[in-house]
Amino acid sequence: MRIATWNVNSITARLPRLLAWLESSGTDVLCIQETKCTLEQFPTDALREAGYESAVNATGRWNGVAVLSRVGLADVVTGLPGGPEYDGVQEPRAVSATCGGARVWSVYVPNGREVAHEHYAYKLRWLGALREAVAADAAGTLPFAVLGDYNIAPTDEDVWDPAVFEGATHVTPAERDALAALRGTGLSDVVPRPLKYDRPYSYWDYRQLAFPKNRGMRIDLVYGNAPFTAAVKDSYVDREERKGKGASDHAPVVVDLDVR
DNA sequence: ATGACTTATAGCATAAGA
Repeated sequence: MRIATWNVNSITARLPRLLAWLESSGTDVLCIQETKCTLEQFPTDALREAGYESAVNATGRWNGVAVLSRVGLADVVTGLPGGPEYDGVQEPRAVSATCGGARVWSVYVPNGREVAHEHYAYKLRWLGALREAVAADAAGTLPFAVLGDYNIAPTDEDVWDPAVFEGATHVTPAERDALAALRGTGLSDVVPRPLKYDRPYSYWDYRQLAFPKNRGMRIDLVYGNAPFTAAVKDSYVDREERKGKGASDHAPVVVDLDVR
């Protein structure tokens, strides 16, 4: 079974590339972030015609997540149970489902903006709620993984130049501690292999030729429990999808699982 | 070649991204 996670930066803008990539990659289950659409705008019909069921948590212009599956879609949970509010609302940043023998979460962790910003404190609270919400499944016997855009580079090796990120979000000890606490529930970082260069970056800024210069970050992560990681046959970043006109600024992270 | 940001919006500049 091929599972992937991809921040598409608007599913409306990305739909042609999304459909083409689903077909060319042979992905069975795709966790999507930043759909940037309402529930009504989500392309459920086009995806169904392509053979995928959709579980969607989307409310409008910002955020939005989904799980697509062509191997079954059951026990959908929309949102992060116990998750914090920002500006009085629970933003659409989580959706989970059981697909073909594995349970997956698609998460879009808050960005944080700046360390002094209220959004950063919200990010840490959100990660704390995520840890509590996944603990039982993380300790379970069913292959289970939390996939998505974590907006955190786990180590300095996961950014193209640590000096550039000094004092910035995505690399602070508190954010990395939150990741460690999440791993503490029984999850492990499934580190993909890069298809080029030495680091498996998954995000490159649109500006200043970041992609051709490989000035990237590894912030799209797959955290799997022991039954999940035991079934991993391969994992890679499909950087080809970052190329060309109409690309997202994130590339898909793909995991091949040996489950029936 | 991979190429100098992109997206959605009761818009025409702004907020957000990271």
